[in-house]
Amino acid sequence: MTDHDDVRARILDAAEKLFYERGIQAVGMDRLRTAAGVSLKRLYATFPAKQDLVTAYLHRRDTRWRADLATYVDAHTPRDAPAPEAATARIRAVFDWLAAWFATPDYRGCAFLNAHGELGAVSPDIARAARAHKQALRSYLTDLVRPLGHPHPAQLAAQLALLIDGALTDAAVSGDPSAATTARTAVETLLAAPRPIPHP
Amino acid sequence: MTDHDDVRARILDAAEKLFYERGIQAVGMDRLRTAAGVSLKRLYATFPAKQDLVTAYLHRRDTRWRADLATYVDAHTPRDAPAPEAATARIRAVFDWLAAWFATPDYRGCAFLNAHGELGAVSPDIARAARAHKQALRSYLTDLVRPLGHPHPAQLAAQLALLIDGALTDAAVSGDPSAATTARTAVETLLAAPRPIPHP
DNA sequence: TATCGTAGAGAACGATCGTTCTCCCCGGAA
DNA sequence: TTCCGGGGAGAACGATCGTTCTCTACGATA
Repeated sequence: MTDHDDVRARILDAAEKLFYERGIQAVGMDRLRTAAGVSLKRLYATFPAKQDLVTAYLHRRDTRWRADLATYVDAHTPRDAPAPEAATARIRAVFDWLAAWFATPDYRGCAFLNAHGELGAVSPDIARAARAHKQALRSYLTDLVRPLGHPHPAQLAAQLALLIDGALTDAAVSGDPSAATTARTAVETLLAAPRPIPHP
Repeated sequence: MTDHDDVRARILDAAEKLFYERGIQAVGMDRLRTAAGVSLKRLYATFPAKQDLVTAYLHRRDTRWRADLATYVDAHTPRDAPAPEAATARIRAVFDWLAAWFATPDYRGCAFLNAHGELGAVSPDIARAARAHKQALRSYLTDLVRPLGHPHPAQLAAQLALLIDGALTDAAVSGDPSAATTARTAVETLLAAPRPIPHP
């Protein structure tokens, strides 16, 4: 039971590392088995097919990614500030977190956008996982934006989502982490402009 | 004009259609041969390896995509307007063009981002092609922005590039073409702001 | 007409993939 | 000790891939 869970975690760790850094189709089950240090029989007993492993990989990465983001944002929320300014700080924290991620040496873009670009047209499961991840991010952003008192929080959140996805892909393609600060500068303008919430 | 050029164009047409709508690794040389109506011998005489066909596909799509965009933008440039207003209209035209593209039934995202997500980690040629395409788009945007008299045209162009890439991917993943209008709304805000606001 | 070069159709080849099967070892129950 | 069952290592299998090769048909030329 603990044994089974430990094996499952080791497999998922190897899958996440390899799928993310090389792509899904580029890594075979044998390489995966070697990286996880598990026999093929155990591998297929845990995940009956590669597709199951791929969806499990995407699912775990989705929950962990969003939990990490929320943790960082919560840790960078000022405790003694009015709601709108706290919200602004939380939104800024999102892009600070992205900037730190982009500077990671093994950053290779958004796992869900990569998986969608690679197999979204062929595998409905992968397309659905990517859509769900982006939808969850967008609803989180809407929650972040709401305390601002903006007239159209969903609209502003959608704009933030565009900047985030643009920064994710630009940083991956160009290899330049500055996409995060570019996005952050644009966010400052968006937050300051339509319905001005004064900020020092 | 010659037979050879006609065959080459037919192969590239089939490759562009299939690679774009299914992904690169998902379409084999045999399916490609059938779609192009060409013998395998001719196919390999024209493109000695699949990799050559992939890079040729990306190269032709890059030039054609940017030419189509520039044509649309030029066609929607007011003739009797001062330079800054004309530049604003041209920037808006970019997003109108995107909106029309996203509404196409067979829209499947940016071919270069898809190719990069699929094979960018494994094939330096594909990674280079995607980087070159995005760089060319960014320098085009910089040219569009310059007549505005903005203090940092490259910075503003980078922000536009983020919104464009975000809209490209969001429209592809969600299947909702409204990403273009969301991006356009954000662009209006960015253009209306007096200048970018830096924050420590 | 006879010959030659070329191109089409598709079989063949080797590599690799996902998946299954075989063989062997070893620890615990009798 | 003997037997048994389960797990590990990896060979085997069938499918598919990119690429090459064979065989045949045909049109131009002498």
